[in-house]
Amino acid sequence: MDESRRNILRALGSQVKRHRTKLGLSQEELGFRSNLDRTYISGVERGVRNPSFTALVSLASGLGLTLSELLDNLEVEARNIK
Amino acid sequence: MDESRRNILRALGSQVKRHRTKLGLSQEELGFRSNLDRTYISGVERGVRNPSFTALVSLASGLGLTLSELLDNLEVEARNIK
DNA sequence: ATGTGACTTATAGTCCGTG
DNA sequence: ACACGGACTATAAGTCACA
Repeated sequence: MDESRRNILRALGSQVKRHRTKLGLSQEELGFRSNLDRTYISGVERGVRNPSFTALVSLASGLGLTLSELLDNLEVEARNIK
Repeated sequence: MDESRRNILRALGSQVKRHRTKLGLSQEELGFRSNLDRTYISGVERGVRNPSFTALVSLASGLGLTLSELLDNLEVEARNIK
């Protein structure tokens, strides 16, 4: 059962999206800031991509966050997703 | 210049190793707990692997940590590595 | 108990587009 | 501005034998 895999990926995606929209950034703008393709950002936010550690670093940096800030509360969120 | 890539991967590796040894675990034992091959753990600790988000989740879980705990202070460490 | 090289299969990540 | 897909190349996953 790697339903749990999708759940945690979705939790990550919603965190990214939450932080991005809070900053008023488009996916394109975040892509630019983090040096990642816009379609890739889209995939991460939808939980269909499993970013590498370095991609996470880029994302956090594009959002002006530390990694632990970006990933904080993640397991909680993952648990709340059915 | 992706010297910085290797630096952050090494910083991650040293975090993993630090937490692992603090628990008195061998790489083999951590591998068992996190469902990852022992040689894979070795690669992560040496900074020659760039684990995916889900692999990081497995690692953190094997260490009994949350992701943000595992990744806390990472950027600081990365900066301290030349 | 760990480091390392080599290897195959899976997927990360990009680039092109469509609605 | 975003979801989603196809096709592609680069690299991660995952494992092994051996030092």
